[in-house]
Amino acid sequence: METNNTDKKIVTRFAPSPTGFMHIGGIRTALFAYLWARKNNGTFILRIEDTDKEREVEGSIKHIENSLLWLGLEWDFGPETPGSFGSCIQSERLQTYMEFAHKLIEKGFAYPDPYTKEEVDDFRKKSEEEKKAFLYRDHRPEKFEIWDGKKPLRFKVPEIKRYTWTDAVRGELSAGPEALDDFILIKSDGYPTYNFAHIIDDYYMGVTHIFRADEFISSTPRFLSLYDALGFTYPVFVTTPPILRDDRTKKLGKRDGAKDILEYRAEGYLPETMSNFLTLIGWNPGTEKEIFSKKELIDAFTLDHIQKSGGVFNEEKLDWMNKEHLKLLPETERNATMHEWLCTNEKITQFEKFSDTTFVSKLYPIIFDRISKWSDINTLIEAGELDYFFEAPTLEKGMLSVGTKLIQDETKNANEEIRKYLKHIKEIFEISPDEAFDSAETVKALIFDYATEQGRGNVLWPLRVALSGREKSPDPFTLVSILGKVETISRIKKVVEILT
RNA sequence: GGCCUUAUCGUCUAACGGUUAGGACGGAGCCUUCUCAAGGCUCAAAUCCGGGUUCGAUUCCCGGUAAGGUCACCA
Repeated sequence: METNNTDKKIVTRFAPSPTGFMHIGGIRTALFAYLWARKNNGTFILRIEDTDKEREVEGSIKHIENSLLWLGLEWDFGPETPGSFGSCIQSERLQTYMEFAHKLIEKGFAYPDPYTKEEVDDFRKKSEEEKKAFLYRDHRPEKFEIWDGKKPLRFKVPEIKRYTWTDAVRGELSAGPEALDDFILIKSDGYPTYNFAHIIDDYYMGVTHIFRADEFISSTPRFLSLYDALGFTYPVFVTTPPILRDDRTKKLGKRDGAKDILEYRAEGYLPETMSNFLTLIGWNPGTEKEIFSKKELIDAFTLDHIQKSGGVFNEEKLDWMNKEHLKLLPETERNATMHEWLCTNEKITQFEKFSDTTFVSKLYPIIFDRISKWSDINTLIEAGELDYFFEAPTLEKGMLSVGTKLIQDETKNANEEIRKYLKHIKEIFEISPDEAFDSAETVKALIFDYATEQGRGNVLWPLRVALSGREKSPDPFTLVSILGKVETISRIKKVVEILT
């Protein structure tokens, strides 16, 4: 195998803790890390940071995996696929952390915390009262005890100084010495803290680019001091901008309405839409292209076009984008999915005519034009927008007038006129061959001249209402072509009788 | 409160010292049309404020302001 020293293989990771579902913020960070790895033919690792056993939520790992897989973010190493570096689950790597903990103790960079939790809390309280920032290192013991593994192990910051580092997105960042403190490496339960474990793992796993949200900027000096103590070289930091709540007052979090990414699947958004949309919050291609396949995203993705400032997740634009992706789907796939969704709807499946799949398939184009995500099909059905295809609308005398324009029931004259138009149309239909009802175009050819002659609105509106019973519906030609000759004539006949 | 970060139409964003500040979503209007949907066209809409630097600042610097983040034996 040939390796080029100047081109180190790009390794990125996504490292969630298994404390519940994935929301869009987390997924977006994962997405960027994934795109960068794939763009560079690198490696993408899914690492589970389960060092807080109290917060752990049963089944989260599976849920996280399903979320990533739905979006097509497949990983090279993960919970079920360890690498040469070992497991990707932190609770299975305790040995490694312990090893490094002892190395730090040997070097004099770690010591057991002699205080109880209560004592530390008191220190903290006191600092707060004095309106001073609390720093544990102000209370650092003079002499370090031998660590028995039962007390928390703290990091002794090697050098108190201002740290300056470079972020691939934010450029040069820095923080003063007050950002540095003797943080805990190993908790009293024997598990490492995030601060410690992630650095060891990133080193071990050869992670070259750390993608993470901006909340970690302020703790970066701590990480850097730990890298220094361990003699590790720094990886590239890539800070992703926050996704904000609609009102922009807060970063979007689980408690602020951030949805489980899989809810978007349940609502019938396409995974391509989600990855496209999420990537475009906080990143831009530098061109005016907006609709991207996953592959196109991989090709186009660059670090220098990642946005610094936070953005709001706009569901209206998401809907628009989903529609655009829906349009890119092959018709057969589109229709198959539509049929699946129809089949799970309790109302529409009740109609006897629903069993006629040939008939139902005629509705696909109509439905497709009216939805932006699959669950809109249910909305359509619940609003009664499809009922009249399956059964004749209940039109009775007195019910015929909606607003002022439906079928006038107010004056005898108007009724008479409408009856005349409908009767004429009915007669045309009756003498027309079955083939003439096959398409909207051929239906149009049958009656359009007559409608134009009499005033299109005068003729077509009553016809459409006679067939649909609705103020709003597809055009009458389409309706006729879907309902067919027999049903059409029957519905017209019924209205003609009412008008008599 | 300390520290850190950010700031272009309502929203996502482009413009990396010189543009009538561009695109998209949403909105309004028009066209198509019997209505709706879809489609096409048009319009309205922004550089947080104040100082510098410069021939020239959205862009660089400083100061405000506002917003976000962070100060755990959480990640």
